[in-house]
Amino acid sequence: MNTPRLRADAAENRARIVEVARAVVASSDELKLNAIARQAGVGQGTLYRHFPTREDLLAEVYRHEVEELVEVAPVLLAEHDPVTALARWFDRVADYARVKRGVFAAVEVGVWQDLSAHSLGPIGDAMTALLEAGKATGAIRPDVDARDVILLIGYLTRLDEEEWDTRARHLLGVVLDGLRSRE
Amino acid sequence: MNTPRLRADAAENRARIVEVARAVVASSDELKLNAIARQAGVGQGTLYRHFPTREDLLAEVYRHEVEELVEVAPVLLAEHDPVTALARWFDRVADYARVKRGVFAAVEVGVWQDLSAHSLGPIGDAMTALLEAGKATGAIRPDVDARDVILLIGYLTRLDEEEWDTRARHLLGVVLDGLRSRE
DNA sequence: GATTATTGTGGACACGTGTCCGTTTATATA
DNA sequence: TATATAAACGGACACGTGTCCACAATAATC
Repeated sequence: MNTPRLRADAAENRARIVEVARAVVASSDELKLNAIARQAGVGQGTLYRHFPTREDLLAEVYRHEVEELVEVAPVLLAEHDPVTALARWFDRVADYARVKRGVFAAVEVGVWQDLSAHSLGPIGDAMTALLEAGKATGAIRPDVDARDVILLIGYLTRLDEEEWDTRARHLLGVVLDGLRSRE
Repeated sequence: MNTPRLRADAAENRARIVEVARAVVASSDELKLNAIARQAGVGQGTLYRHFPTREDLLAEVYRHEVEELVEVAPVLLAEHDPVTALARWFDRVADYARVKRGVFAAVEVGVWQDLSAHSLGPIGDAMTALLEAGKATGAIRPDVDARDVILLIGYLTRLDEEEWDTRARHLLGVVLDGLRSRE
């Protein structure tokens, strides 16, 4: 399924790149592409063919985290009303984003990829599910979509450590209010 | 007042850098710092001493535009109710941001500078005035400030040309709703 | 196993950013 | 005008990004 013919050595290299990247990110949250290539014992070109942009690599590195976010969405919807579920989900995103800034980039690329295709990818679908549930009950305004939400909460990436505490959660609340229907 | 001793040649160089930068930005909206230095006939070091970051240079390049935004705020407040005034002001910002992406960076640096000092700078004051007016009538929630607004509308810089039309204005509306008091 | 088309490789290269520091130049003083 | 000193200069340098392409390895075919 996800092997549309991949040469053996290519797969090895790819795996090694991801492995090294994960290790580097885990210990420093930094990601210097050329350093990854060197440590993985491959050339720059090889790295860039496997992962054309830094975001593509981050998406792979943080795939587990993103999958967790995808999976928790329906759980939250089952337990709470749609707006609360969305709020809780925002909290999860913020938790990840705070510790590992790269997670948000991974989420971002997940929603942005396939702009041409109609698919949003799993993460986009998860966000869409949350929004649609809210629209169905009339709690969320009908004219917003997953991309809108990504754009609005993107400020999380530009917040530094010290402003995080005072602004991150607070502004998620403001955004949430903006997403609600005005009765 | 703004000349705490500045050597003659330094002033000349500074002026020439800004002049060149303005010309370059006007014709392409791009700003390659080393190219500016070369065209202005100064070394890289000189450019970086006058403008430590690219944003500082942008702030100077777009000073007129930013001043216009500062001045229009009280006018809008005189003509409209606070929320409408804020909405109109957002429109102005969006107009600038669309044509010249750098304007928003200039606004951003204007509000962010002097984080240590309590002053927000003129642009921050203008935004604050709009927000305070709204808080006074109860239309705007009391727990938001100028920095919050900058963070929220920062998505404008990450929007490309084709998504602009469908999302920029629309999301400004969403943000505005988030800023309103929930009655 | 040899041949061949194709896929993948890797490192040199061009570019932009930002820093550092030895040298130059303006200005105050005499 | 000569001198001292502090301010300003400028370009070399180190670094990270991303591209390009001659070459090498693989896997399919005979």
